Amino acid sequence: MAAAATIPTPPAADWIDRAEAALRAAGHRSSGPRSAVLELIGNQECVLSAREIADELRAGGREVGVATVYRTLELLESMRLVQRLDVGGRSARYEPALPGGEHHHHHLVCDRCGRVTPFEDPRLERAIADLGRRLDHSVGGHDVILRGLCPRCAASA
Amino acid sequence: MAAAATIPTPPAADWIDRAEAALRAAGHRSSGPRSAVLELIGNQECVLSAREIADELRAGGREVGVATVYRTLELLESMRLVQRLDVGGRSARYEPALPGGEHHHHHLVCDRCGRVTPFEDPRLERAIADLGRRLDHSVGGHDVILRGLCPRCAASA
DNA sequence: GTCGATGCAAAGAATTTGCAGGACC
DNA sequence: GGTCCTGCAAATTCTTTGCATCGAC
Repeated sequence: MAAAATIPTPPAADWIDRAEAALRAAGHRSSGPRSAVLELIGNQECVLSAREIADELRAGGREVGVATVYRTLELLESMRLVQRLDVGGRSARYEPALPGGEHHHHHLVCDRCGRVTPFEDPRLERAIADLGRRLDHSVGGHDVILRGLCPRCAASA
Repeated sequence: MAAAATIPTPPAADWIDRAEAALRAAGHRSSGPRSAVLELIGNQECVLSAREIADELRAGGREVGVATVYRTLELLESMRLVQRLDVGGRSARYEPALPGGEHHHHHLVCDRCGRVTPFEDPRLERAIADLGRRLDHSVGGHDVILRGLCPRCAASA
């Protein structure tokens, strides 16, 4: 069943190409460090913090300054190419996003191990869309975070 | 109409009493600074950050060290007497919560002015409850954040 | 050649922690 | 009187910013 299923599928594999194209179209230049960040973000499945991105790049031999990581994330977020997510830790997390809302999803956060798992549910989306129409507040986007125990932690609890 | 309405009602006025009682029952002591924090949290309508709490207390002539504010919030959160909320700013916000889930609600965040407005919607709650049952992940709580423009900012945009 | 992008290091902001003294029970 | 609580200040962590340099177009 598709409804309410957790999503094993990684983000669109062409996110990287689309992001690079969007950046170029907006007049931004291409560069080694920026491409490295884009590739890392596009190829990973779960949300990453700026620190994790910098660490993974260094581990992969493509060290990029933290300032550049932050500036790249800020740029990508302003172009809605990444979605920022605050799940409660000390740092913000980012994940690839597509402007049209494709692959839109939400997150399950494990209170025990911190693992973040994406899921999607059409009914929830419908409820939120309807709700938005009834509120005296224009709604442009939304985040839903469910907290609990992931299967692994629930088993060992 | 009650559904999907923003909530003008302040949190239960007896939250303060309940919180003080819960703390005492758990073996914690009462003190001036702690009571000042409890009173401020219980009497305000919107979510507050640790910094805002410290500032308001100082303005009210009841200065409390920031460390104490943080320690009190940590304690209250661990006892589920306050709910922590990350709306995207640099700091976490807190609001009174009742263990039984009474006055449970969610938030609208204005992308322009940052104003946070609570709302509640039974249908959304139902969709989330059903969803929780279908997921391979135990769900203990949830946050929903809708982003957009508040009426005031929408009017002046 | 121009102007955007990068890296380093310093600045800032939020939160945590060590410690000595004071208050509650 | 013991133990919890508090405040201060130092330490940490996350993020932003100034500035000189480098590189893409």
